[in-house]
Amino acid sequence: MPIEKDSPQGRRAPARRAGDHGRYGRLSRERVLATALRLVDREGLSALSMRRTGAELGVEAMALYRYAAGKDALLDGLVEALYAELEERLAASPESPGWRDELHRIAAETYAVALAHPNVAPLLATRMLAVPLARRPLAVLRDHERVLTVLGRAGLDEETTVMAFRAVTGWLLGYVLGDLRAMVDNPDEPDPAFRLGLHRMPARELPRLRDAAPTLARHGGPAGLAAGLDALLDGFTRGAA
Amino acid sequence: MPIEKDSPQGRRAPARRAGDHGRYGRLSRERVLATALRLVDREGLSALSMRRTGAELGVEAMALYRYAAGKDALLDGLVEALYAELEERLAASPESPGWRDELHRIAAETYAVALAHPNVAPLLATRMLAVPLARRPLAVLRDHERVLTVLGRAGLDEETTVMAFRAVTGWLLGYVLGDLRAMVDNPDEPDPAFRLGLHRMPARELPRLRDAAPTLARHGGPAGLAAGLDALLDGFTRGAA
DNA sequence: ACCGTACGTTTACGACGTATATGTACACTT
DNA sequence: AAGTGTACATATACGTCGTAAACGTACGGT
Repeated sequence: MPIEKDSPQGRRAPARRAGDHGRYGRLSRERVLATALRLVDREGLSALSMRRTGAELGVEAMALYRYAAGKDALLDGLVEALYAELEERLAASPESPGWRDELHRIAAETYAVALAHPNVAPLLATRMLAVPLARRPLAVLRDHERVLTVLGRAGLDEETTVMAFRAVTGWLLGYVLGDLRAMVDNPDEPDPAFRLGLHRMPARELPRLRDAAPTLARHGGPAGLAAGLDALLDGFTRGAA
Repeated sequence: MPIEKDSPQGRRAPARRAGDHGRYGRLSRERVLATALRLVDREGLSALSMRRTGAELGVEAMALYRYAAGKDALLDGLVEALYAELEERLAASPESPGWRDELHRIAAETYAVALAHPNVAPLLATRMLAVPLARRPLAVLRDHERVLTVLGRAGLDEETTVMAFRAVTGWLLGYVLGDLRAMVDNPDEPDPAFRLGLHRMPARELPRLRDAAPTLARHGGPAGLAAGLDALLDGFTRGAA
């Protein structure tokens, strides 16, 4: 905070005062969430604070409390924003006729959204799953509804459908989280062993891992996601059919 | 902090002073991690701070920095502790002869460890996966080595093995994170609809989810984990065999 | 008897989340 | 046109956090 603190003789040209609702227009939940999302995308989760988000908006931290009940709610809002983006994407391309293709479409778009906001993805594990089902943001519930509905087209009984639902969402989350961050230590090093930081690894005791590391360090990408998804779906539909 | 702050006339019976290495014996990395783990198990991740962990040990916060480079390192240490526990458990029961059974054993023990420390589990997503492969704690690398080795017994080629490795670990993580926390809103309410908080849900727009919610709110448990695992393994081995 | 070093404390700083109180401008009434 | 309620943002303050830097004390080796 500089010196011009709104001194009594004050009102230097653009010095905001109480009630002056910001020079950048009014706040809104959307503006707050979008700003927080940009901040996290740019500088990571640990850079997100009420104070910094407020500063980004040209506003004091306490002003945000009208649009998010607290920091936890702000984090939940980021999850919400991600699912809103997913819904947009899904609405942009046509629904596939086959249930299996449709699940692949959903998975691929989810992967794409997470890839676009890698710093936010961990919140899916820490925040979204920690909230009881019925309290999750509407966009999340609509996603669940969509997956359940598509799975219903496969003609499974209720019990198996729920199993498959859990399997698909669990797989999706696990894969996305694992695949998102490069497992690479130093991206600029040309020698693969050094690039992966393998010289730090007691390779003698971990021969299998040493051999697999280069392959492992490559992203599985959407292809790996789809392969696992197919494996899962095969497993559940064969048991039922 | 009470009044007795080591006043000059001081040395009331057990008043610790600089250099008095604590009344509870020396510190060690194991003691620090174990204390932090207990604290998190008892009061949750957000209760973990250097200061509180220190207090729990009868020591100032700064004393911990000799055993963990900072709070981040402390969190990583918790992951390490979890995998150490997993290794103990795996060593306690005999290895299965069949590769498939052995994978089930690993999965089940991993699930059990996570269940024993539900508050720590999110760290597997946020901390462990964020660290480049080669920098992960040794216990984690040994776990990866073990899974890769067991998968090798299935006779898959290198590419497929890595795929399957990713699938298994992803599935494990996703399932554990999703299944750990009850999806229940208010556990004491007898009416299922209220217990699940379904009255908060716009049920009209989410009919499929409303029907599935009771089943969904029940834990899948180890059985669900195993079912998905088998489905995955079937998918990968059939493609190769 | 001396000293280096391992171990823990003290002090301090800036950032954080948020409870509480306060101020201002605009939409309404009348 | 004057008055008023309320929506919106600020101001101030408190306790907690992570951690850098400097300091003290005890102990093993000489």
